[in-house]
Amino acid sequence: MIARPALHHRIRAEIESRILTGEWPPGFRIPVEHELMAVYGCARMTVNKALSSLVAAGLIERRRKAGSFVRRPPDPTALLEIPDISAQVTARGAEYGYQLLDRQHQRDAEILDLQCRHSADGVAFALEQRRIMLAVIPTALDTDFNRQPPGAWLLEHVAWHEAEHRISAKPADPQVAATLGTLEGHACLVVDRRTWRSGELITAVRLWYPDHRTELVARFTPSSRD
Amino acid sequence: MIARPALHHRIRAEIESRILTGEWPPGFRIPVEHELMAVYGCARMTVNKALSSLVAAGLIERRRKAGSFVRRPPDPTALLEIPDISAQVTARGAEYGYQLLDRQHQRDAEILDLQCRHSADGVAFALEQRRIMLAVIPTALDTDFNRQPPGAWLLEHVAWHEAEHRISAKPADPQVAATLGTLEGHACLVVDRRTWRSGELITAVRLWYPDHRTELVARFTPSSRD
DNA sequence: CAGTGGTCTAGACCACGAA
DNA sequence: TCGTGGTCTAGACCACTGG
Repeated sequence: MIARPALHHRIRAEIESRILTGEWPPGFRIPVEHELMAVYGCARMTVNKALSSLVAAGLIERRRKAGSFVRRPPDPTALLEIPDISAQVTARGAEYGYQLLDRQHQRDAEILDLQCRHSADGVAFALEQRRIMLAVIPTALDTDFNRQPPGAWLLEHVAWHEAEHRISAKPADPQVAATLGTLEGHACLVVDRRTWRSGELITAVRLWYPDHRTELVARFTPSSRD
Repeated sequence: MIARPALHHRIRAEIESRILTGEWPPGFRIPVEHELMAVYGCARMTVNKALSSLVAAGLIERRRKAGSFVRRPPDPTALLEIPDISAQVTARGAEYGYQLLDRQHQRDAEILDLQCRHSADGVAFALEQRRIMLAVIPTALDTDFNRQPPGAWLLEHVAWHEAEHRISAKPADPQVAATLGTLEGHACLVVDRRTWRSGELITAVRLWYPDHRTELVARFTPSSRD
């Protein structure tokens, strides 16, 4: 026995269904709020809530006097989950291993540079080249990164932030190849991430994934969350 | 002179600011709706609208009787823009070129297989290995893909859909290397995309990007769209 | 000008779940 | 139990903009 879903959810679902099946194609003018009120026998606020959520999801656009219209699909946008490396490893049923390879403190520039090796069942899984701006996160200098990876530490010490990811494929250079135990030129998935808080750069990291089976998974979402 | 923003936008912005700056850390219980009504001197629906949008953005969670709480940052999720290939090329200021390399119609399985070459200023930019399920999109069989890339054609003929992307790095196999004019084993960025409509597989495509400068860019969004 | 959406009010009842 | 959020109503005024 399923509980009765909220009416505005039902209204939204029915309209969304008509859009996704193509019954209401891009450019189609959907009924005005007054008509939907009559159809569902409810108040205007209720249909408005349904339509507002469709706007937030990018499925329709609304113009005063003109009405509400099904949008042309915008450039496809996908939600890319970026799990912590230890989570990526354990998700494969392997045992996670971590090792700090190098630590350089550049006093002049207030920068901490780290190199770390992440492994799955003892096999190299990723090489992390990390830079932390000490002017923003001074406590990083007194943290023992032999014990915990900087990524996990930063996740706890810098809650909300902005970030940009750049994903590319690059051949392993000699140093990377040596560290990861692969051949020079080996195809690696490279993820560059820069993280800001309030517009100020906190940290930048480059992750090298040598395993061709490593995949980043993103799902397309016409109607993401809500 | 800026028009007065809606009150529920102002409420949301002020709360969001307190969360992003850390003034209200994860787990913090934010004022209940009644208190916010008093603070802003407005009706409950208005603060409710602001709080609802914060829920949709993933910044807070709400529990009956307990209250509303700042969420711990979930697994980082980034919005990945996936532009059409011709858009990727022209965005670099290069001239886009397209060529259909191969076309195989497997009558038994109702499948159309295509191989295409996308170029930027005449240089190979991507190899596309495309499979289209004719049972869902029969008109694809009568379409001349010598003139337009299947990706662009499908975008217009299959408006809204679900999709899953898998991004990895792979060495060019002999056939890919020959087509793209690179060396075998060359590190390529590989994007696999499967597309469904109403749960039915429409098309699957593998894109090989040989250029190490090719990057997919994703930006992290605590509060994505609204 | 008038149709439409954007916003807001001042209530209401109900469901959930922590105490 | 009862505080809290979830939902909904039946109005209202205003801003924008297409005809």
